[in-house]
Amino acid sequence: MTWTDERVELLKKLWIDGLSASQIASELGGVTRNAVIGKVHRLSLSGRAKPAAAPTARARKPAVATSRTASPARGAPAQRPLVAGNNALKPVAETAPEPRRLSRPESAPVVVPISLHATILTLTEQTCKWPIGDPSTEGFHFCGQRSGSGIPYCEYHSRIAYQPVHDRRRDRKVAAG
DNA sequence: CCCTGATTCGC
DNA sequence: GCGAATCAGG
Repeated sequence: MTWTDERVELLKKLWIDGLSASQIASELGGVTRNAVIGKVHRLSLSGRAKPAAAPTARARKPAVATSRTASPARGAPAQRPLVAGNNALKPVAETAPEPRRLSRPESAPVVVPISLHATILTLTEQTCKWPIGDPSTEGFHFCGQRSGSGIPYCEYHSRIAYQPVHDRRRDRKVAAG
């Protein structure tokens, strides 16, 4: 994939909006989060909502003299946080509404996962995307429990989502008889 | 483990 | 310029 103007613009938008690199990567498609981060740095967009970032010495240090650390001339001390007006777009932590439980499982031996109040900003490929609440209201969020790799829901919500039909046969013994 | 961003450097 | 590999941290 190439960084077309459109993709760069979308990258900028999403980054400023506060999405993580991995989420932006999946949104764009065809790139990894590393690519996104690399691009973000090249665009000098890095320090988003960090007003006073302490210069934590995070310079990569060679553990045992690897072949990668060969050019000390690369060390660029110039590190300026050129963000100033992003506060308006900074995601504000909304007052968390009381976490709601889902409708009581009839007889599931599984513990109902308490909602982690995952938002669209915290969902990843491995977090349960079971919607909780009304998407049109403020308290809407997602389950957020860990789900299996590639599985959109946690164990509990997978049972609901993929409820087998044959389970319903049990009801018919009365209705049909 | 899962995740986050930061950095380096071969390509 | 690009991004995988790597690092450092939560």
